[in-house]
Amino acid sequence: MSENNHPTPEETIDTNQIIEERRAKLHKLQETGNAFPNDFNREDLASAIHEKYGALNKEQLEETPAQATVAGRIMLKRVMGKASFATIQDMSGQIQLYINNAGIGEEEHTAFKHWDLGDIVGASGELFKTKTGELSIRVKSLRLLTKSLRPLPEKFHGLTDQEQRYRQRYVDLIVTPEAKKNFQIRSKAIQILRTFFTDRGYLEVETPMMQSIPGGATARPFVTHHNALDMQLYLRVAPELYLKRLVVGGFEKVFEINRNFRNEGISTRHNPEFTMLEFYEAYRDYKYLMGLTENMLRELAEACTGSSLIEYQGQDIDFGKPFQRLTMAEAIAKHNETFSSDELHDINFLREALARRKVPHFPADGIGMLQLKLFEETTEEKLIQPTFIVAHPTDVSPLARSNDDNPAVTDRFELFIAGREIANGFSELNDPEDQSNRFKAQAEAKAQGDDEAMFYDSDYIRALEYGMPPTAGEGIGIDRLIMLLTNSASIREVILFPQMRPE
RNA sequence: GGGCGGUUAGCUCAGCUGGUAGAGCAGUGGACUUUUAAUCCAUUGGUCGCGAGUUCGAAUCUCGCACCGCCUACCA
Repeated sequence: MSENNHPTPEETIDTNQIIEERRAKLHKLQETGNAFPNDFNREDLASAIHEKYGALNKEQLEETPAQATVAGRIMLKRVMGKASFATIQDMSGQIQLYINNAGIGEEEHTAFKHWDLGDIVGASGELFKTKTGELSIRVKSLRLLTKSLRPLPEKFHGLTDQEQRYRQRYVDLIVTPEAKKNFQIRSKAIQILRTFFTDRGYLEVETPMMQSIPGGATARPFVTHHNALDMQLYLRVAPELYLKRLVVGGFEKVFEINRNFRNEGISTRHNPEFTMLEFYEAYRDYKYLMGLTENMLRELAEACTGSSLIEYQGQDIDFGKPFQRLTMAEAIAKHNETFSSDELHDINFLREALARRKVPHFPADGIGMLQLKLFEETTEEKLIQPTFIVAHPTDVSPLARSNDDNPAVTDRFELFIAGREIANGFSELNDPEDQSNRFKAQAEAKAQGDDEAMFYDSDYIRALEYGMPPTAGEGIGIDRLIMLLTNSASIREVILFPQMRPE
């Protein structure tokens, strides 16, 4: 393979006897006419036919025969001499074809017998029910629309090799109904979210993915280069700072559903590019967002799964009940009997507890930071039911507004479900001088080697100096949310083309 | 990044303590007019991930490499 990961054509050709035989069939078709016709008009979808006629009995269908014109891929084929059955699949589902000499003539039927699983055909005829009651089409005309050269995976077991499922998603989608279903749910969920916000007067926007100063999250960015401007650009790690510029500009309710890029490892919960929903609303605070988030997720679960009670990897998760709201200390005490509330507010106790668990911490860490570390170590994974954790230390929340009563913490929450962070929201910091100081602290951390720390963004400060109204904002990782809704253990089950090493 | 496991026909998988590779599906030929993973008969198909080593002999043992999966770390 060449150094830039681009295989030469020779390297990509893999072939075998089956492919060669199919290629020969294709060439034979090309001798007698156009092997790739483009003039077939599909009129009916498999699922619509089942919905409309599935309930009728054999006799009812015989009395008033309904016509259907369908197209799809041959998934199963059963040839019995003078009669044949084929199951074809379209975007909506499957329907059975009944093919015999009486319907399409002996010559056409013989041709059909040499077609292959995976070929794409168009058929029309009348609906009937077989003696076992399966709604089928008695085919009166049948055309081969696209010859398939490559054999499909085994018809019963399908594709079980996960690597191949991800690398050749097109094959996975053909033969794995659950995979298809997951992506249909994903599409529906995003559509519902979009409607949720537009119905509430939010404006959907798109902000830069290529940024000269990546901001809005503590994460390592991807770096790229613009030739004409001869400048370094970063793929965004978050849209946050641009969305808040828009709030300054007077778009008081905005949202964006789009890709973020973070230069981190790949795992069952991480893909380098992932989809993020972020939304901002002026004249609201983080408490309002918690209520909004509850409503959103409850509505989403019901629309996508039919119930506000979903099962995820063997655990029941209830979106129907009010979500708990706890501080970190409260959550730790609630889920760990060994800690009392008093102990969790004792800085020496916390240091000792972390040391016992070999969790790194520093003398400069305040009580909030120590609680956060203990929370992550002992409690996060136990938050199965939707739970808001509030009041994060200001040190780890450089864009969030400090709490009026205790500036060491922020007006912030994170939502945990099934032991994972699903949402992160806060009242936005709109004091330009405070924000400037927090950026400076981040920039300093970066200079000291923290490559996830933020850059100083002077244009963002300038925007805040024009005045950003009091605003609340939130981000939700869409892929992980879809994992919950589809009961997927891996993020790769909800990303069509997950990042893989070159073959 | 660290640990463990996997890689055999187009697909799903066997292959024992080393003796030169098998099944089912798919394909090909044949039988069969309502099948349901159709059935029955015959049959084609392999650089056993790649590269070294040990051995008379390696899919099998050893080492290295590649890719994938799972766990773990950072995060959303």
